[in-house]
Amino acid sequence: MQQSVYSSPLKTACSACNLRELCLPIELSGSEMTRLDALVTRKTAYRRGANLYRCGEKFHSLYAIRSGFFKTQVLHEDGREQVTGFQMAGEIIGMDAISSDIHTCDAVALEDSEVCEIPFARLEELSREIPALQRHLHRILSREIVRDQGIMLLLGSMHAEERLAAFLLNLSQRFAARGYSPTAFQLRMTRQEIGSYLGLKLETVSRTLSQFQLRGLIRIQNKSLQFLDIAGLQALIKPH
Amino acid sequence: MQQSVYSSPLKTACSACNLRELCLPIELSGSEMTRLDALVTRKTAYRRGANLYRCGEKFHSLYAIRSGFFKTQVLHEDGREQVTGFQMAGEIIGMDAISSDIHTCDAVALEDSEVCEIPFARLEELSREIPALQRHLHRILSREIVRDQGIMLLLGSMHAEERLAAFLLNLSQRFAARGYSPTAFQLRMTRQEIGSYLGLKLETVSRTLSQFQLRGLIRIQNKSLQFLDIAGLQALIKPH
DNA sequence: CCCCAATTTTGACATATATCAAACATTGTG
DNA sequence: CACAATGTTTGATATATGTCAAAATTGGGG
Repeated sequence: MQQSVYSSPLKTACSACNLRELCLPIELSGSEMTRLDALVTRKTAYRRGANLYRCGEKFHSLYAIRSGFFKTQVLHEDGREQVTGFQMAGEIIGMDAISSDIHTCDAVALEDSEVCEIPFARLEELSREIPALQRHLHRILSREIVRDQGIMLLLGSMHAEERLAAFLLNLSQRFAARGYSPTAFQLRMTRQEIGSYLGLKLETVSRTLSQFQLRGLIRIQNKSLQFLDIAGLQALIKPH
Repeated sequence: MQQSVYSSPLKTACSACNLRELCLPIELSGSEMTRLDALVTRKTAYRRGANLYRCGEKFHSLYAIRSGFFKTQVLHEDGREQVTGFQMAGEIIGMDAISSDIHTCDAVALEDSEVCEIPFARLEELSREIPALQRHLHRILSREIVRDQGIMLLLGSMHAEERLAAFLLNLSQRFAARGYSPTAFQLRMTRQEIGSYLGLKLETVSRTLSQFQLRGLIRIQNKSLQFLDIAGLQALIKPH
């Protein structure tokens, strides 16, 4: 488990960020953007395996992922892990900690990554003064609630095949939204992590992916994934 | 499916509400409380079976449950329902709709209930002026995220027995927090609704509850539930 | 560059939960 | 008050996924 964290002296400018549309500063005027820029204090890099934060730590900041890929997980006392999400560039992470001022999960980089730190107290201050920012913060918090309820639905009422199909299509969409190919990319997580996220054992994940390949829906070799029949995958999710 | 909704002319006063500690106005000064009072416009009653809101409707307000019991659910095209939560007095409902301005689920009264309507645009306004209110709103949104992640954990990694035990203990705690007996109460929902919420079939719910009774953990007759061995139930949740 | 540790795949078998079915209980309503 | 609709329990059986195990593959570090 790497811990190395190195800080970049470069000032992060939201106004110049190519993730601006996905992230926090959406719909702000020029001067409002400048004030947000002043608040996002650091851009920090994390090596693969490094923790962005840990369960139990004091909450200070939200983090906007600038580049890379994270997972969030809850570790049980006995070592079992439950992955609660995979986060990619442009997404905001750490919102679960607002309610208690303590982080309720671990966030771990799945590849070398960079994040912008957003001190939450100052974000609250600024969002009192900039209604568009306030509104956007509320939307982001609510979007997280909607996302979680989607996963509840998946875990509560879908079969292994449907869960995997939904998972792959979700990743595809998110890569597409970031300008990457939606039909071919590298999985950043292990079968075990996928399984934990989807409430399945790693063997079931592996078998189901093999099945998909056999049926000509995808091509998967280890972590490289290619979609061959998106419509076919979508059809799997429809109520059986 | 009842639809009858009758409005009470009585002004709801947050400052006089016995749920104040559980609900929105926590930690406000007297004058701040008065301004919140002015915002919570109506107190409305819903008969059992009535919808507080429906999936697809335009979002205007959050609702604070004054008395009674609700469920939230997503209806699939084919008629399958997935229950996403059970809400009781003092809890705030409707937060999933903030992100898109459209309600993403149905909220249905499971018994005759009363709610306070909180127009969200005005709540945003007021929370820009009252930091304590802003902070509390953020905590409530975040608490919902944490709650959902707890359910993800339950659905993703627990067996039927553990899910039921966790569910019953959660209800017990919430009744206790409202001054009701934590060891004996009426279930407001059907086995089918419990099953939907927990990702189980109603038969499994019924069988597992019968099991619990056989082992002397609870006494259950239809909807009346009595806890006989809370420690025993808690032991069931611990990682096996 | 090679080797060790971690990850993935696949098979055989076990088991928890779903499915189907029937009897029974409860509730609300005319 | 009775009856129809709805909800609950229980049994027999089916099935999806988990468990255990072994071999194959991959990738990072010395």
